[in-house]
Amino acid sequence: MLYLKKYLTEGLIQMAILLSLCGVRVDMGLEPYLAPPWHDMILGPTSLLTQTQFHNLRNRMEDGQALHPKSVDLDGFFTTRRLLGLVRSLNRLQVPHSEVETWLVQRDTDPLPLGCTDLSLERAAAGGEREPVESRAVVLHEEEEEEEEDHEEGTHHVPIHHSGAVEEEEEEEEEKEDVDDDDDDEGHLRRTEGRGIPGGLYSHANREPTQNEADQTSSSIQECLRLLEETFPLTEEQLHDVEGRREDLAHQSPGREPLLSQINHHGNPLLEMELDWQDLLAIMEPENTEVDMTQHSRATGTLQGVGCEDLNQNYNNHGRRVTEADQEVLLMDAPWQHSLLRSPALLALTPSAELDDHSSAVNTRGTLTSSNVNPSQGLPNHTHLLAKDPSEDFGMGLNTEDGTTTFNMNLLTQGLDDTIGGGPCPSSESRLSFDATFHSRDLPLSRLSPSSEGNGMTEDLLTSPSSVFLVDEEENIANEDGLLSPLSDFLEDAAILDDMRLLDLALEDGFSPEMATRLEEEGFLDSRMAEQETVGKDEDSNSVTPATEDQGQSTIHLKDEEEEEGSDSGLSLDFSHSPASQSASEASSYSSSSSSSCASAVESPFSEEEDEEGEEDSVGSEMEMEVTIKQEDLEEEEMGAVGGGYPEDFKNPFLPTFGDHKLYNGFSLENIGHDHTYNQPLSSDSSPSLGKMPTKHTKSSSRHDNAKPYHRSSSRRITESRMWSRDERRARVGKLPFSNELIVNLPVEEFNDLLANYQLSEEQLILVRDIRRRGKNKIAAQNCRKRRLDVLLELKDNVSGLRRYRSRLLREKQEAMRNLQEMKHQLSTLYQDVFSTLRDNEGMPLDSMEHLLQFESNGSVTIASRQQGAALPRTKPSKKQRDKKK
DNA sequence: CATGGGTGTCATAAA
DNA sequence: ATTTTATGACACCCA
Repeated sequence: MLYLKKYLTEGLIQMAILLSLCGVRVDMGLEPYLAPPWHDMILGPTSLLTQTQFHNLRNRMEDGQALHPKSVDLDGFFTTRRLLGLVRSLNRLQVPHSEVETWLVQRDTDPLPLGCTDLSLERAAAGGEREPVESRAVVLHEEEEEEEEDHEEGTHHVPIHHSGAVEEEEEEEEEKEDVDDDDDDEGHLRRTEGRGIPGGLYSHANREPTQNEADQTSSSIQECLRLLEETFPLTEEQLHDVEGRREDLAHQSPGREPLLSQINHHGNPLLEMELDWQDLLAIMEPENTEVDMTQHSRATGTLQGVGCEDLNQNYNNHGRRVTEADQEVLLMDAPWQHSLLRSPALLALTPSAELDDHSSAVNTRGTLTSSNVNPSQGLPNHTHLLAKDPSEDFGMGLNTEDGTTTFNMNLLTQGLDDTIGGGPCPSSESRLSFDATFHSRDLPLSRLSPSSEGNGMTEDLLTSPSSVFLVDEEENIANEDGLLSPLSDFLEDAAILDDMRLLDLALEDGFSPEMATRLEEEGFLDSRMAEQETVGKDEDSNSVTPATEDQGQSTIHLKDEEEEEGSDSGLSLDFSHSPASQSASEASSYSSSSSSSCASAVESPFSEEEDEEGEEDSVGSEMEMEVTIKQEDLEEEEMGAVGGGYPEDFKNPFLPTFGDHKLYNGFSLENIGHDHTYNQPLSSDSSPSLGKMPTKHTKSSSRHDNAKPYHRSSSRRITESRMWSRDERRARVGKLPFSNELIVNLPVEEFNDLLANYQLSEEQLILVRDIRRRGKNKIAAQNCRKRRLDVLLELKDNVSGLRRYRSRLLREKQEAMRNLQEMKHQLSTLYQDVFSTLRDNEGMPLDSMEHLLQFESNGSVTIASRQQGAALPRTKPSKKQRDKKK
């Protein structure tokens, strides 16, 4: 309940902030909490806040409850979101991208866990939001000024389809991921439910959401048109022109999926898609690279570093998944990929149904001769590409740790060149092109990978990429981004990043061989293995993401921290079993801030660039703050690890005396396992026990284990200096036969056994229990403080992100107002022109100020008096019509 | 000496 | 009923 209160309070605060920020979405940071089934399952709570909650969630989830407990508290946020919709409606028709994302995720998630989603997902998410809006919005614009162009539409469309295809493919390939995906799907569903999104979306899987969105957009557009017409009645010609265009568009893509039909109103979808894609690449990639660069630069220790790490880790995981053979396959596929570059959108974006056609089209182009081209293979290959791209990148990054940045950069740049310039580089082309394609996806991939991981994260990821993408587009392309990239993107990104981090951390912290062995012995291996896999995937994906050296370093630090801290957070009940889970949980809590920062970082580069308001500085500062904090933690932990050997006295006494060495050994082992880095000194002692230990550990033990490592690592300094020294002193005074660590960290049962094995006086028992209580409370306090700090940082990030979003909205609003004014001006001009040709019954010119043109349903036009509103006998309807037609 | 941050501990509530 | 966890509050230490 406490957390709920906390969350609620925080949520209220955010709400207030959001409201103050012109009704931006509130759910941003909270969403991750809402329904992250999969995420929670594996990683643990996104935010540092709730281990307990997390457990609760798990329990409830296990119980089959779809909704996250917090969702109830978050109702207010949903309301806020609706308000957001209103804000969005100001400039553009809005399609709740959350729905789109959900839809996409569902399609994607089933098949694709991590990397597969790629840009397609990203763009799908972004495009999903935009497409419907823009497609119709375009009509409006055409009607009005034809200002906006369809780049985005095509791109978005493509991604959506692509995502679907990819998903299907991946489903075949990866079963495990499917499970995760399923979880993700559930999470999305839950989320959507929580958000109050019509259940039809997920219930009907793919298309309904888009249709709903399209409907919404269309309705909103129609409303806008109506308003415009009311204010400035349109001529029949204009109306016809608009409708005719719509119809034409609808007819042009007859065979397409409904979604496409809705989305794509423009001629050849493929061509458009390509064009759009390229345009997007042209627009996006440079910025992406910049973003990456910025991220990398910042990555040094900052939150970004953390987030990047997560991403990188995700990529790494993918890479791990993808075997070298797969990489080879990728290389083989390179030409095909290259073709992708030429028609990037096709492969990635084309819907599964159309994929074959597209692949054939690609083949026809002749760029591809390889067997990969086969339609049947096309999909799988594509999936490979998706899955493998990251792996490759990852592999590259891994192989050349230092070169990761450059490598990625090169890839990006080359990819851009290839995609844009179309100039292929024969040998390296495949990779480059692939990289380029991948790179174009990089942002999305990073996000996607998490998305694949599951739960709300996917949405966040999707949104985040979209947001980033949108941001770029926005800058480059005036309004197109529009409101679509909402605050939620930022927040979601943060949340996603957090999740990512958690996964990454878990993975990294993860599993040393010792850990694995232990787990196996203990029987936790299965769950952990699954986690590892997921984590590994995450890592791969992360690795795939362009990780600069700085990032790598930061990641390392983070890992260390995570390990150390992971032990702390490892306290988290359920997941504590597996070190990874622990690390993950901790990472989640710990990383939540960092992740948020990362998210902000990811966002920040774009958004910051977009948003001038100097928010960047603030963000950067925040990032740095986080980084520093993390570094400090690491240092502390390391310090503790190095210096913090527990007094051997305690251990030694215990070993001989204690009947079950298991406990001691296991304990030590566990500690070691968790804190690989800093515990080593201890590990040496405990190491021998490794083999012995495992049989007995239960969850509780694991918990304790988790707790211990952290406790040691973080607390060691402190411990030596104070706490332990204090309790140790007490223990010594009380002549306790075993170490404080055992007292504190042993599971209850083992602890009781330990006490039973020794004949302790009443005072000693009290002392032991006090020591245990204090030790646990100390750890709890540490975790609590960390959590609090993370939450604070996250909130800061959210604030900065919301500010950026607000500034963007204001800019968009201004632009929309300008456009509206321009339209009004044009309309008034048109009116003047029309009335200049009109004459009343007496042959006198009509005053446009006094009369209105009324468009009848039958197509006729009448002149009405503005004042009376009564339709005057139209003197020259035919003429008017002619004029209009002209 | 005052101040802020970090830490441990206690008390309490909740799970 | 017991144990564990989370958290606010307090005190202490240190820079």
